[in-house]
Amino acid sequence: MANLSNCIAMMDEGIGRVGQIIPQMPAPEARMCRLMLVLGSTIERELEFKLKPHKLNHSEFLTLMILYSRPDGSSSPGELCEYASQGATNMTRIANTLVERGLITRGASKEDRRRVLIRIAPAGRRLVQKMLPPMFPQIGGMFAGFSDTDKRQFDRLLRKLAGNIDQLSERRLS
Amino acid sequence: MANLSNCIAMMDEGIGRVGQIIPQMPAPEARMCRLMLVLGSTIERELEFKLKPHKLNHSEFLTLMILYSRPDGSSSPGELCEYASQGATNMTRIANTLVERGLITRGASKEDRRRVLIRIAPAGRRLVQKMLPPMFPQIGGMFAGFSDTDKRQFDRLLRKLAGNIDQLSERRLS
DNA sequence: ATACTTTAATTCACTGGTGAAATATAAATT
DNA sequence: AATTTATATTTCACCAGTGAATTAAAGTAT
Repeated sequence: MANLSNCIAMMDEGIGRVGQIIPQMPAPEARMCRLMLVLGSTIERELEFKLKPHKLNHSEFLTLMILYSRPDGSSSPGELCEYASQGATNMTRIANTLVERGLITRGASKEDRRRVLIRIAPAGRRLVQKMLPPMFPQIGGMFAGFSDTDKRQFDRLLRKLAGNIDQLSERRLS
Repeated sequence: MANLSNCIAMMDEGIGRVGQIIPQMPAPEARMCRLMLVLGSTIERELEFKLKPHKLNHSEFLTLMILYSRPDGSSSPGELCEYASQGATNMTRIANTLVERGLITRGASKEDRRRVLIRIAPAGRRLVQKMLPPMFPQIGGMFAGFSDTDKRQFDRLLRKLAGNIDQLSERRLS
């Protein structure tokens, strides 16, 4: 697989040529959009690579982290779907595998018996606490050479982008 | 599915709480990292949504765009794998479907008969030219309210991030 | 020239994720 | 109270992507 920089160089050339054929294309925006896509999937691959030794995939890890970060360590499948951006179907399977491994528990809710109560198990907490620290160097390394201003700006612009995308998809639904 | 802003708000809370339990975590970097992941996959979903009416998925579209952007409109499966970040297995299937739809052609290379020459067909060019312009408003809308400086900064920081990630994964291999 | 190694593409079996339908419970309506 | 409607979860059938093995053609070494 080509490294990111080559891949991006080739993308720049490509967008350059397409922009010459179709001049009304917003080339700088298209470039940033592609950069987001390429970087996003690269970071995802990198993360999956770190998770593999623990036999977790991204969505299982994310689900576990959401539960871990909750004050009471619990949630419902529906809520987990929303925040892990997963379909209900997939969440069922994720919960199945995490229950099998003893990382979470799943039981019927008292108030609403349609609901299922998912809770992180002690083994789940231990696993999270064991696997997070070795990730910190990589996460730090990704932003090596970013000044404090760079970090503030980047965070700000990412959130601004998120706001715009929200508006676009809301408009699409209405 | 929750909208991006809610999803991000919940992520911020989560990282905040995890950061209190595990103080050595680089919280601001972790936040940016998660933002990249969430935004990347949201943009991907948005793109797939735009592609659906044309019965193309992201990797098929990307493959077609790479060919379209080439001066000679041609490439090899191996090269397409590199730049579309796909495994060879998957590229075979992508090429199969695009050939079936008459959007590309696939033939044996003269010089090296292990190689296969993939070339965009006239129907492929026409499709690209038809489907790109309707995407421009969305792409522009994503960066609404970005000043010229914002755009320059964002582009710069994304590329800096790409460089760092390249270094990290090269180090990992050596 | 012949055997060994490398490279390119494909096939096959499997995993991860998705949409539509099924099931079960709760809430609302008549 | 019975019926309809809405919500929550699961099951099933399918699509997309991956690793390992396979086939075929070059390149290299003896």
